[in-house]
Amino acid sequence: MTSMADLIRQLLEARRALASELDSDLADRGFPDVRPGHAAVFLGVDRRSGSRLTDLAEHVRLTKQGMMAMVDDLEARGYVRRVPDPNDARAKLVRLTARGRRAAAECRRAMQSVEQRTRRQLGDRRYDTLRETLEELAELELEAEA
Amino acid sequence: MTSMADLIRQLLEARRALASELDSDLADRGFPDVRPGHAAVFLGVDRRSGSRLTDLAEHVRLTKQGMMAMVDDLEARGYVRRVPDPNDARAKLVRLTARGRRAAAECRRAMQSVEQRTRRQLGDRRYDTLRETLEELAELELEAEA
DNA sequence: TCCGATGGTCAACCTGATTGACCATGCCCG
DNA sequence: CGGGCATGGTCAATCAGGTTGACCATCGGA
Repeated sequence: MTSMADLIRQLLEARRALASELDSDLADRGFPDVRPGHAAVFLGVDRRSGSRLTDLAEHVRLTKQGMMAMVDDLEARGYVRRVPDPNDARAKLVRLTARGRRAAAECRRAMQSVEQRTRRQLGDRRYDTLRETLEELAELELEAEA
Repeated sequence: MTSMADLIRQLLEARRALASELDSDLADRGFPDVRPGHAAVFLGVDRRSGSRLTDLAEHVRLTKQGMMAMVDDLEARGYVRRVPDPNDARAKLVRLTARGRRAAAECRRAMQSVEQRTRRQLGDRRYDTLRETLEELAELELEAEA
């Protein structure tokens, strides 16, 4: 009855559920246009000096083109801006705007809030086990690819 | 360090890892064009009389339009065909072709194989806990939506 | 017999990615 | 010093796997 297909679907559903929790939490905090995917960018950007696109992409395991799209989006919405990197004329630094800093802060809070709710629902032990298991799953299967 | 964003990403990665395992397993069994998503359809179709699109969609928690696309695809590849439902002129029944039955059988085997490998990697206890936890996660968060 | 519910379909769109091609700049090595 | 590969960013096209909305024919109960 419960097959691999279900497991795969469950993973998707769990992800969607958490993402949409995060999304609505963020909306409640006054940032309805910040999407769960953006969160990782906010968290990855160096607060002082800004971060390079490529580094950001690597950090969240995304292609640089994918990160480009995110940053384009965030820039259009006024959360970040790109400034030339003084140390490397090829590079640009992605920096948070004032608004971006506010959003990033709320984002961190929203994530903590969702995490806490999830921990409460599942219990600490199961929550930790889940994270551990998922990590192992992704790693081991990733090896299998190679 | 490990935040909600990571958990969400891990869910995605684990899903991708399993799906691609299934995919390559299926390819090895001679059905390279059967995608993991198709598996659920194969498993859902009633072997005797065929199944309605709507029922199939519901079964895998997909919109009927989404299922339509799957079935269109599978039909174009010769795995299923649509026949009119003798009991309801509105409805059509999705039935497996001979080729579809072969693919479905391999599909079941592939899923078992991936499941067994995963169980071995994780250990039975953690595997079962994972499934349980995911189910709970999806359910509880789903309630929160409403 | 009428009318709302149901089954299937078309079309448009979205998210979150991917690969491939490019170009400017950086930097090591001979 | 110069040549050439590596790196950072960008554009474009494409994909998977969905979504919502609008429609129409048929069904079936009041």
